[in-house]
Amino acid sequence: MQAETPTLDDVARLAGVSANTASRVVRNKGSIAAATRERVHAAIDTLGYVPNRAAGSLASSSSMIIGVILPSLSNIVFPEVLRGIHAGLAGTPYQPMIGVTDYDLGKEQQLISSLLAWQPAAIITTGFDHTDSARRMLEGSGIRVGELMDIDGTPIDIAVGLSHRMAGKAMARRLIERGYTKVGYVGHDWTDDRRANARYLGLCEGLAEAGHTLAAEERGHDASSTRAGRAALAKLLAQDVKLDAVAFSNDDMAVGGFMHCLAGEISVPNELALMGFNGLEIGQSLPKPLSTILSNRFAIGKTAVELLLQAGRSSDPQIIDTGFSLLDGATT
Amino acid sequence: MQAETPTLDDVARLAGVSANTASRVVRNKGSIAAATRERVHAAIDTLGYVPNRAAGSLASSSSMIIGVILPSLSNIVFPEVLRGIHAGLAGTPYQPMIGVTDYDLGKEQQLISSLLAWQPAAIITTGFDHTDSARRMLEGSGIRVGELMDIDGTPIDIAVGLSHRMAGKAMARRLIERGYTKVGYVGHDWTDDRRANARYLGLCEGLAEAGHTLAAEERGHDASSTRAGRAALAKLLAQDVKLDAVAFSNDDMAVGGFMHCLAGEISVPNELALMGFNGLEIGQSLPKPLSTILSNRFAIGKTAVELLLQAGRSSDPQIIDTGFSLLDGATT
DNA sequence: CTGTTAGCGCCTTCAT
DNA sequence: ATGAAGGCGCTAACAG
Repeated sequence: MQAETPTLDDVARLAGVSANTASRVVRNKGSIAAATRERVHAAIDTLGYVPNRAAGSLASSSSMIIGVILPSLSNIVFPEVLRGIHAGLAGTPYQPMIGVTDYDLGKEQQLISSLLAWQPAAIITTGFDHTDSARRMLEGSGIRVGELMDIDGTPIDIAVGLSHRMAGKAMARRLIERGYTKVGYVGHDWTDDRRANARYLGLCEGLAEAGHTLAAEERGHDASSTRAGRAALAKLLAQDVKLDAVAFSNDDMAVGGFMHCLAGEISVPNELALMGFNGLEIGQSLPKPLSTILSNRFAIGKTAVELLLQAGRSSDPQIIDTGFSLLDGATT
Repeated sequence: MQAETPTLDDVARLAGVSANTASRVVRNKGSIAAATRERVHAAIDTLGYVPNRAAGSLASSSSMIIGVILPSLSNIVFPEVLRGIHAGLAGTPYQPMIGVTDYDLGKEQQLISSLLAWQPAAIITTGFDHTDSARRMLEGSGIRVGELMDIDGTPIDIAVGLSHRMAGKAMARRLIERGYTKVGYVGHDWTDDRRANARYLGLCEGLAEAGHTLAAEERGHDASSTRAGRAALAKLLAQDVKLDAVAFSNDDMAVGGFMHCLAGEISVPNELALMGFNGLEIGQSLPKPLSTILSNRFAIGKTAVELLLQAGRSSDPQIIDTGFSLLDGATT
């Protein structure tokens, strides 16, 4: 169907140089006479040469692959991190290779192993929780490792994210400031989602600092979703504890809660204030924009990639706080 | 930090066989004595051997990579397709390598070129629109090619998706059935989104069959989003044409429209009926579930991968219709 | 059923 | 600034 794929030798021959020189031009490495460089580039163009990455990886024992391990794709947050990663990779020859763990550390370990088989330039994963074996593989690989989303822990190499405990605390402070004291909590199943748990703990801590405690809470057994949030708020209110505000584990849940209030004609925030976490677009498009905390997902992905590609692993771990900010909204 | 990564030779030596035999065991290829197989597996376990994919790819000029090219990650639809792809790949040694085009055919072409440099087992992309060069590369590569989302066209190898024209028609029929005759349209910028355009055309076609035409339309210049939908519906209604129903380019836009109605106290569907496309979770969690058409994104991804991995490219292209279904909802 | 022999296409090291 | 030689780890023939 198509002529033989041209190799570096073909390019070299056409340009009248050695394969080695052609390789140097392609990789932009070492010093090369301007004239030769041009001849090689011309040859590349006329032949339509594309380097064989497998050969390159084998010879250099390192590839232009960035291994990316995400806990989930159902939650819009991670595609947004992935967008950031893509943005950071734009214009570079690196390609992301993706795996999804479903919040399962065993799957993460397996993915790390398969990804390392490609000798990637870096591996990006989330959080600080890994199996011992996974941690050993990452440490021993010598490649750069990014642990995303969270910064409350000790990174293997670099961590990029925000303090979820602090974010939880900020939610509490905000509610207190606005005069709410009977605060309830609605969460999804966070047995495997440490960060939601951290926000919960921060929330409690923040309330405690003001001399309050959670008045009631309801935690579903499903993943976070609008539907789950709606159902869970209904359940929480059925507990018949007098509440003036509800903090949600995230925006998906909070939007669901808002829907419940709409359907049940509960006036927000007069009768009940709602607060989310993430700052998703959907929350800001509600008839009343959701009061929430903006996490910078895109920036997390982009920043991580940029740092990871900059240089080799340094002696001691590094933490990059991408922060968070309060979105005022109209639901508190 | 860690001992030399063990190679196939190490495994072979420990198992007392030749490297080739060890390779056969690893790849589960050719017939091997049960006893040898066990010995090799034992050696693999004790050494913690993981095959070097680059070497394998180079030697076999084909890799365990599936190139996946998506137009966008901002639209939840594509992460869901990706989820399907992952599901189809689960338990296989294949890994997806991802690229995002932002609906730019030039970027698609470039991505195809970089992905082919890895000699992937297959490439998955969307739609039938490609640059000539991109098409030639895909055809000439000889590898399997999946074109996803749409089936109204001629595939290079296989197409998996649904007829967006038919889906648009189904929207029209549904509205007509319910007695709506003054139908408006709200769309996002679909200069680069052929499928939204196809649904629009199908919608017009369906209305025409019943002797009607679009009463008014409003097309934004932004990508689809809840926010854009909200704004666009406001603009449409400001045109002051008497409407009894509005069809949206997709659910994101329709949810935004719903928000506008909530905020403006427009009763849905009494004063205005709303209809979306996609069947996203958020639409079904509204106080009134959105009337919409369910596209089977997950199935599209999963089916495509399964077919692509089954065998080599056959002589003539194949079309797989994953269909769509009406979600009744309460907004029509 | 298993072993032997050659590369795959590129990069690294060492010369020049 | 460029070239020559060797090998990365694996798999594809071919033998036997």
